[in-house]
Amino acid sequence: MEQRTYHQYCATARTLDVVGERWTLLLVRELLTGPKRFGDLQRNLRGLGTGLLAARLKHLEQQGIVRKTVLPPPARTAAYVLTAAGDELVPVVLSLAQWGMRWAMADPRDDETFEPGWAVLGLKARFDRGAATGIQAVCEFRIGDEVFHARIHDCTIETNYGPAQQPDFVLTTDYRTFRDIAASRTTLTQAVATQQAAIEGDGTLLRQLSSLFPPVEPQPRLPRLPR
Amino acid sequence: MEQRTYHQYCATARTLDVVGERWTLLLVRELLTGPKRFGDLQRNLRGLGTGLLAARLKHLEQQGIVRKTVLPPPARTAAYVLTAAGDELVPVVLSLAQWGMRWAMADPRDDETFEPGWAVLGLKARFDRGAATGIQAVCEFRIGDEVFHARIHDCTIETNYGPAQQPDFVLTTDYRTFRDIAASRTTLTQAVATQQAAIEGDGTLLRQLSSLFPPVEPQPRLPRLPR
DNA sequence: CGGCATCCATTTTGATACTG
DNA sequence: CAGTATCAAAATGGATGCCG
Repeated sequence: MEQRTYHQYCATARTLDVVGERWTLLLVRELLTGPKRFGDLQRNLRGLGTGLLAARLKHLEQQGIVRKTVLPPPARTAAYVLTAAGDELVPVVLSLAQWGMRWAMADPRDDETFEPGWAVLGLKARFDRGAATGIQAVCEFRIGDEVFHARIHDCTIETNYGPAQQPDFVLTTDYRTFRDIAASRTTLTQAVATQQAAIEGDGTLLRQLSSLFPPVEPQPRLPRLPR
Repeated sequence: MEQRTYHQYCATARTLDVVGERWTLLLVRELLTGPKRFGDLQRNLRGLGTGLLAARLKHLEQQGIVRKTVLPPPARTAAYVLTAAGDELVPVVLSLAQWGMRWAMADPRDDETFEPGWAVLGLKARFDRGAATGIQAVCEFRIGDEVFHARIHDCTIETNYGPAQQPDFVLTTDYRTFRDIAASRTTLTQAVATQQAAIEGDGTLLRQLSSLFPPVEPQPRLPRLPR
């Protein structure tokens, strides 16, 4: 069962040989926010069958991008984590997200699923390093029944699943509002004004956040409709 | 013929819906160095048949990423170019190349093809913005019978197919040597010393170039061989 | 040559049933 | 819940032929 490759001595092609197959980069995306169990992965990836998921995980393990571990107590179940090589795929996923934010996030469709973690990644893709010099903040996002946090430290941002220890800022909102904020379909300020979102903590940070995550101007990519 | 999508309202997934199919990002890679004709594309993409190539090009055209044009005289033949939306895929291709440089460029295999344009892209992926502040230079690369040039302007680099107007620096070498330089398997200095490469022009630039394109330390990704 | 349709063998995938 | 086994549908690759 020879694995299919492009047979090119090219860094781009070699990378695609490893992570270019269908679902693979989305699996990496899921693992960016921390360890996940088999079932968690499948739940967030509608259409990916158990067989293919198992095959992909095995492949990523063999390729040194994912490692299978046992979650710490009290969970104690098996889970998958990114290795160092996997972590370095962050720029790949973020650059895909950046392009998508600009060119492909026209209105959500009814047949599409949505997970708040994806929107957190979207925020991360919007993060403006330049505007963040000297700023230090820990934000917690409570979205429906899911919680994420972001740690802004000088010019970097780090996002993870779960609550923060000592958040400077807490945003509480619902799936739909957070989705729209992340996609620049509305602004945080606007959502707070209309009481679709609530914030606690450092009020001055609210203004700063708008500049740290500048809204993306979506561009029309298809001048004429395909007939 | 329903187009297959992930059905996720996620910037990463939406982008992969557009450019995630097999061959698609490699087609974009080919077009990054300028307009290409149907045959040129196929020549550089062994294994991609004419039918699939035509289908991919049509898809990219419909998606507003590629535009079909007529080359200026004297060529006058049809060719494909990236649109603005296509140009903005540069970070995607470069991030893939960056990861590959670090984790996947172990020695070339006999069954792999190689094109100097890919190595130029590799150099671009190695380019260190930080080290380039204030530097301005035009370099021409003559690799076998192909010519490329790079325009370094403050903190940016731009690479294109074809000769430069007034190069500050010209590197002449063969496919294999250029491949090895780009992949950090040797250095430009070393190649010049052993006469595998020749340089003309500003000699001080040679030293600077080494810092503009810091060698990538390839990391072993697979601790143990798959049994 | 550029571009595309057509036929066919092989892979990949999606979806579901099934097992520990 | 984690994963295997199975099978039908779709995508791919390779060859060929056609037409301007």
